[in-house]
Amino acid sequence: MSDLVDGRVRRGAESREARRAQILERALDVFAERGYYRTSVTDLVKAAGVARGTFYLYFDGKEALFLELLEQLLSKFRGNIVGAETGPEAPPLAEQLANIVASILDTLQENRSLTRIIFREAVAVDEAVENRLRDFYGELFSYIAGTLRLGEAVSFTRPVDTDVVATCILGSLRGVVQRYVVDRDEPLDAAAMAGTIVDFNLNGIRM
Amino acid sequence: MSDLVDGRVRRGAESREARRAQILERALDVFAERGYYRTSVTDLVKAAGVARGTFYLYFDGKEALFLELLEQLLSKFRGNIVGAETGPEAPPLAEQLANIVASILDTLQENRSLTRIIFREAVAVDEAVENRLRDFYGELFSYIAGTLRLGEAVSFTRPVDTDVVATCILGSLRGVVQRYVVDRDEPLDAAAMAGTIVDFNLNGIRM
Amino acid sequence: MSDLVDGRVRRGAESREARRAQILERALDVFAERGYYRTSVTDLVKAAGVARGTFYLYFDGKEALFLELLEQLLSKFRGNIVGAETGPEAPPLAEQLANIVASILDTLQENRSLTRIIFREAVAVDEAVENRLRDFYGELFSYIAGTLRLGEAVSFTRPVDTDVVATCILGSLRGVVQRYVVDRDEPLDAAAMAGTIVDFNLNGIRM
Amino acid sequence: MSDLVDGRVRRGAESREARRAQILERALDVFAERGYYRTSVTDLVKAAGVARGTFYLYFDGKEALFLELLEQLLSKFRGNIVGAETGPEAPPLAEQLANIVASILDTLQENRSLTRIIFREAVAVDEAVENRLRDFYGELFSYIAGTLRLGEAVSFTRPVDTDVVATCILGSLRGVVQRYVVDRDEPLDAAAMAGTIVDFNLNGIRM
DNA sequence: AATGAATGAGTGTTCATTCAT
DNA sequence: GATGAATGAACACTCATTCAT
Repeated sequence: MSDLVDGRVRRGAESREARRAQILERALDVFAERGYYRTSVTDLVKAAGVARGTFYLYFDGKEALFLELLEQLLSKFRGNIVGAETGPEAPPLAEQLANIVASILDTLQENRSLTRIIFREAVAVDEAVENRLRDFYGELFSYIAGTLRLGEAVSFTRPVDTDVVATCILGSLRGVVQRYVVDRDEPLDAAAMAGTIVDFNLNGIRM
Repeated sequence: MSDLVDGRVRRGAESREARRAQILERALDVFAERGYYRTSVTDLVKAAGVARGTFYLYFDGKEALFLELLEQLLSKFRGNIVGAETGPEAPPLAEQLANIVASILDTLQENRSLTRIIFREAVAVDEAVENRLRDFYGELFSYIAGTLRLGEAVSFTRPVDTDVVATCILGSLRGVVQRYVVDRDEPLDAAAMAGTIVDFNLNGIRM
Repeated sequence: MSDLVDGRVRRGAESREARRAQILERALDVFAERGYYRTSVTDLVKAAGVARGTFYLYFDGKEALFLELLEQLLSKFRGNIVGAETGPEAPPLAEQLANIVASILDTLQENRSLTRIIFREAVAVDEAVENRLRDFYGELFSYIAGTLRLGEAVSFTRPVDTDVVATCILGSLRGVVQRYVVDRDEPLDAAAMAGTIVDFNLNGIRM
Repeated sequence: MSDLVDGRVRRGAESREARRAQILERALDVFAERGYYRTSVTDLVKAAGVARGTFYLYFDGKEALFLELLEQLLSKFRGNIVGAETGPEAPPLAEQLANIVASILDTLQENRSLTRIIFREAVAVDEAVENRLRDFYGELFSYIAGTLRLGEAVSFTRPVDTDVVATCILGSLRGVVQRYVVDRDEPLDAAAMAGTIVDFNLNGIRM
């Protein structure tokens, strides 16, 4: 606290964007550790090492900052979701799918705090957050359901109740993230795990 | 003052447990509708029709009541989880599994408020709640993983990474509950849906 | 409150009103001394000797309490405004008017704090307060203007620009209140002053 | 960044006084529109087009600036207050008075913003402002009372309670300004209104 | 001289909990 | 046991002022 006066000098050199990023980054850890509701603006400004007023210079408030954190992870997520190639010389579909899933898992474990926040806290925050997440999972669901219908059309998958099965697939992914990214701290072998997940989803467990 | 005595007599006739149950039941709906953090003790006592002080006569506080509600659903859950029969004259395993899943889905949709609370709010409440839920899902996970190992032993299922696959199966169940019980209000055809879920988990989607 | 049968509730309601009145009364002095904007809720609760929360048990907030204080004085004011009698055996009009004015001056000096608040602070508080006061002065203006027209009809007063003259009369009253009630602390001889005021308004200063 | 240098050079050419005047002038409109307490320093610097720090280079703060604005109007006021001539060839006194009043009304409607500030906000600002205004009205009062005594000496006016009557006259003027300058936006016919006011104050309303 | 990011004491308000009745 | 008025620490947020650049 005694270096608060020094702070101005040191901080003067940083850009506005850097400061925003700094507050966001510290907030990320606090939210991940304490949860949205138990995190006060006081916690946030203490963690960021800025005055209360400074916080409001950069964000409209606690909720606005949280929403920004949410959007940040969602867009990182989205970057990983790419369609599989279907050309004649494309790699085997199972391999492609495993790569996509592995890449998603890697993104998430690289952003463990954000992932934790979204899996653990986001649902309960408020309607805005809840709607934003519901929309996101809706997109994901549509992507999976569409892929299922495509697979059926090209006779790669068998006919299934698309809605329920897409829900199961999405759920199995969420389950893996919950267990290996959110609930644990150890790094995961994304490639191996992705292989198992895709294999399970394609072939089930029947001998 | 004489009215007071009457009041006391009337209430004295009610059992302490009945009063507790009444407060719990009303709290259930309020939590399901407004969420844990947005529900105030005022909401709770209004819904229960008791005075603020009375509330604290029966519960240590908002969180303690919530924990009790949580335990209540978890034990209802547990009642549905029964092992499959493996005797020579037992019905086909797929059919048995479908029945178990259908029964779980039915219990959950009969307790939609409780289910919503647990799926939407519980994670964010506090560490006690979080640990309690983690333990519960841990039990569920162990049950599924154990069943998988058993299936493999009797050559019903093929050898898989038990941990990851159990996580996927649990995830697919949670996904279905989230989509069809928590996020929607319509009643679901538990039997049909259970069939699809079991079929998916056993056979995957590959043609 | 249908549970008035409960003695405690009834008594509680009585003390409730007393408590409200206590907070209002203390607030009156604080507002009169410090002004609306320089008075904080902290000042108010300290003066009333209650906890911050208690304040909000009785009032929606600082502004709501202020509006109530305002209404209180306005209705005391209104009680003093009575029409003059015009019957054949009625006392001389000048005497009647002097009595009305004297009575208004007495009411105001008996409620000096309230009067000070309204004359010194109310205009600047906010739009709600400003509108409320404007309406009140509007009523007063209409009363005076109507009386002027009546006086003209019965040939008691000479024809004048009713609007401007009513404005002057109202202004001369406000001026007197400002000088002798708001700006000073000494008690005033309401009867003598009222006589002078009415004489001035009726006859002007011309020899 | 190079524009900054230009800006500084350009501004360097402006005189310190011009800059002060510019800030004052813009502040005038903002205060008139939003009121003293609801006007923030942010509003002031935005309206003036200067940086926050610059504002404090020219004024000790919000209140100091407001006091200066107040002085500005008061001295404009004072310019209009001239004694009536009493020489043998002087125009009729009523005519002279009407001219003075008309001139005051014109000054005020030409400075509506300032007038509004003083009538609507100034009283509530703080003790310094309140005292300043009280002094001003005191001067005005003394001028009127002195004139009354003079009129009495030359047998133009009849003997009255100088204090109370001067208060009434001042009040009737304030009332007119409040109604026709502060509360309304339309231009007023100062000459006609001044005639009515003077006529009322000289002759009252009695037939 | 001019800037504007930073400050933190201050605001009005909420709410889980207590306790005298 | 039952009550609900009272509590006060905590909350999110504001804004006049400062000061390193």
